[in-house]
Amino acid sequence: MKNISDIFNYMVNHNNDNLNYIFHALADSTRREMVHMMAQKERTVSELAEPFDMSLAGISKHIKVLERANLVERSVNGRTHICHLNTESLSQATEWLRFYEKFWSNRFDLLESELMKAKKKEH
Amino acid sequence: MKNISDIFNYMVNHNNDNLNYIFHALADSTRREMVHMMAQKERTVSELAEPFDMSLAGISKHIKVLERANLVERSVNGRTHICHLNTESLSQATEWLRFYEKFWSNRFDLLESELMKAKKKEH
DNA sequence: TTCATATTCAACCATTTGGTTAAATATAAA
DNA sequence: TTTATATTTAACCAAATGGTTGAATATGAA
Repeated sequence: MKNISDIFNYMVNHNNDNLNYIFHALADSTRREMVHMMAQKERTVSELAEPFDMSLAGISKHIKVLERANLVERSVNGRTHICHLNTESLSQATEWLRFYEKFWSNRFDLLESELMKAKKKEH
Repeated sequence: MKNISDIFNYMVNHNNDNLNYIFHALADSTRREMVHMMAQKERTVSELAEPFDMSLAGISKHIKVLERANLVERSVNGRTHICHLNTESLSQATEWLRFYEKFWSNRFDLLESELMKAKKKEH
């Protein structure tokens, strides 16, 4: 890490990896369901496992994927681990999506106003 | 497809698959960059390929992933294919994220107001 | 018709993913 | 100490992913 441009590159790449992890984590119904559960209240690993027909080892892996994406944080309390959402990562993904949504709808607005102009000229 | 509950299941699963595809499509930097390019204007396949050090066959596959997610539509014009964004799918993902963001921040509001109440009682 | 351009398809390959089972770890309860 | 509970780790496996190359397809230009 030598100069400002290295730092910039680090930031961009870091952000990119983050988005890769976040979107990847959310691309799975089981994990989205887990997010849904944690949105209501924090959950232990076994609570998270309960609705699914899956081994605890499998569940453990899913949680790890959510953690890698920074979507979930864990506090160890004795032998039980308590998982809770970290919405900062959710916002990061929303920001990305919202940006392109807006970008695109602006294009439509532009198109519409161009059509209006064209229509006016006709008369 | 026999009754209303079948239809409902179809809708939920369809929606679920959709989200799987959308989030999966966005979990890749190359594809996100392509979305970025198409947000500015529609692009041919070779235009989309230009910034990347990747075979056209590879690019073609990436576009297919975006199409499966309904993020991109293609109109064939002679021998060139023109790709443009379909923001409906982007919105679908944003909606999902926004919902859980909101859900969570509401929890914080609730917590805050409970703390307020508690504080009031102290006096 | 022949040649060039734009794109996809098919076959292949290494890596990642999403799951399993069996064993290990750490803590709590008897 | 022994036993039960909560969870992870390791090793494994089939399927999916992200890429390649080489051949096929379809259209446009000469």
